[in-house]
Amino acid sequence: MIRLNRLTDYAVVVLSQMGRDQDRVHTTARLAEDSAVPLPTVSKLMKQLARAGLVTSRRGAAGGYVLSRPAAQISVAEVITALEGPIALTACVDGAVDHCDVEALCAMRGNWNKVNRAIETALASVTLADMTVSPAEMFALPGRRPPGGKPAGMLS
Amino acid sequence: MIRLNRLTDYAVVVLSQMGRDQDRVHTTARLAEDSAVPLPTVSKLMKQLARAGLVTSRRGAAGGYVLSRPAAQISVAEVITALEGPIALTACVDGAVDHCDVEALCAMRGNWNKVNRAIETALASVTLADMTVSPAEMFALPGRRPPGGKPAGMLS
DNA sequence: TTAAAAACGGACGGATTTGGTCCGGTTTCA
DNA sequence: TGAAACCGGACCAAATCCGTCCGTTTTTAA
Repeated sequence: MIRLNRLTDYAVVVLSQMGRDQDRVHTTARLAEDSAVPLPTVSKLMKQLARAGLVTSRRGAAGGYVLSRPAAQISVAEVITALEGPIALTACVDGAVDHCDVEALCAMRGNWNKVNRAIETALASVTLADMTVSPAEMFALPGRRPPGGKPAGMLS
Repeated sequence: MIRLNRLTDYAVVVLSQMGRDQDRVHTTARLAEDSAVPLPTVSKLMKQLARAGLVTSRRGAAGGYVLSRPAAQISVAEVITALEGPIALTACVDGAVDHCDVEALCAMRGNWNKVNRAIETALASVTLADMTVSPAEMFALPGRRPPGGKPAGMLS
């Protein structure tokens, strides 16, 4: 099972939620409540997404976050990249984020890159709008999560 | 960065290595030495791959492992599946391995499945033979890893 | 002008996962 | 019969994850 960060999972959920009300300013408090993701976590999430330019922050009272672009123009690939760095199936972990300093020893890498590009293409073709579902479908009990339920999303 | 298990990384390296000598019986000791992956780890790896049927074990003296099929007929997708379970970009973590028991709340899942299938297709089209490189390309110093070097493979 | 609302940034720490080790057992060959 | 090799599972240290908790800054509205 190729794991996605849980944070990334949340991000897709929360962003999709924002996409249902494209132009409104959403506070983290509201987003947290609606998605059942803990507030400080949503906050941390949004900060990262803002830095990546996927959402725009508006500070001060009556502030919050707005999608920088329509949901239909934000791909899942972008969300993943924003939170986890470049999309790549890799186990390269020690330093060397974008460049392998023993690349000569690492001839397999070129082959992986081919695979990675294929995966990126697949992810780039799915937008947040594609992932959006109506609230009625999302939640059995509108406005109230089932007691003891886990945060919404793709979590089982 | 979508992480692959490091074990899976090793597996691709080791299996590719076996592919260069398709019919020989490879001992874990030899594979470990050639790949610079610690022996007990190679051992653990091979056990899992054997269970999945990708390699066949031969016990007893002069035993070892053999590829069950030619390298050109083993896809990277199969290796991943053998070690990490079904290929899926997912954060579903709590129990519920193959079936989400709150699937009704989890409407997004269907959309993810579409993505997952695309990724699986990409991975299924790359075989171990595609990943194989000649030993000369793999190692600058044949038979000897650079001192302090990390295990070979795609590790940086 | 002041108070409240909201984002910002970063440090911290507990729980989980990972991956590496070890060891006694079993099978096969010479 | 002994050595070589796989088998299987318990175990533990290290790394990672993710959620929390500060104090700070910015903006709006009373």
